[in-house]
Amino acid sequence: MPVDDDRPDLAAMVVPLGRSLVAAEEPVLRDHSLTMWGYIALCGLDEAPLRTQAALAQAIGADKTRLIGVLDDLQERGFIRREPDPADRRAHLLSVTAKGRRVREAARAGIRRREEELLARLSPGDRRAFLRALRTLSQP
Amino acid sequence: MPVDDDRPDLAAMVVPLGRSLVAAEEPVLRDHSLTMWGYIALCGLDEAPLRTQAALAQAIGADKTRLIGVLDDLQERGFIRREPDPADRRAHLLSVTAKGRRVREAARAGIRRREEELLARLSPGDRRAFLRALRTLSQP
DNA sequence: TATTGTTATACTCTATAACTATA
DNA sequence: TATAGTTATAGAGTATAACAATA
Repeated sequence: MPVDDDRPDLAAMVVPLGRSLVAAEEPVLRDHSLTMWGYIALCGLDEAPLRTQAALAQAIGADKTRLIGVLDDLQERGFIRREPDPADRRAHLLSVTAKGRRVREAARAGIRRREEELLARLSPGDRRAFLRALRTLSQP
Repeated sequence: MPVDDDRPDLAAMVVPLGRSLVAAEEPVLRDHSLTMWGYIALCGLDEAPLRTQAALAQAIGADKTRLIGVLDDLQERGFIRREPDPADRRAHLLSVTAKGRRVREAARAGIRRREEELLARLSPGDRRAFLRALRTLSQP
């Protein structure tokens, strides 16, 4: 039962928090010459290679047309490979290079450091519960 | 110390959550013929009347030029009053009308019901901690 | 005919600059 | 001259439509 009714709407708290988190990431990404979408794409290629660009676009919540320039840039700089699928030459197999993995992890580490400063404002218990709740609520 | 390092970046969880919260609000607001910015403005006029439109814009994180059409609409529909300040006739004193308060509370109630569905996925303890943490982190 | 990637175009939202009226 | 509000314009980011290559 809601005991906590005297508070702003969730969106009124979550959206500004998201904005400030994005703002905190931006200088870190700039230090590694990554755009936000470039970093998100690298994170989306975290594990196994993806079979199509459209699959990546959907996975990271981007438009497939918007992704193209992002991938062009990542490829030019040697962060990803875009190989035509021998089985279906329309599709492009996407994978991260070692160099791409390095820059992604370096950026991620910097971002984590910034996040620590924020999370330090929470008690250890609230911090754990907050992260647990976030993971629950952010997946559809 | 971070025990929770195997997780997406905070922004990668918070921003999508914010988007889904906004998406959940939209049908409720439409039911009350409110735009998101209209609702946000009504919420910003929660308590005491504000002395200027620029003050409201800053309070809700909006551009003052963007607020004008929003306030025009709210005033036309009798949700707010915009009275020239007798002490400084450049400024407009802003306040909510009873009608505006009613529509805001009705919308708020609908939004809270939607939020309940989401928060129900959390344990009571995590829910309390999540809201406490959100309030801490969303204020600068 | 349908789908992948691509390009070109249009649209939405937001910010910047310029104007008026008061001070 | 400086400020509150307003208007008009320009910009960034995003989505839609149309196209070439392949299936």
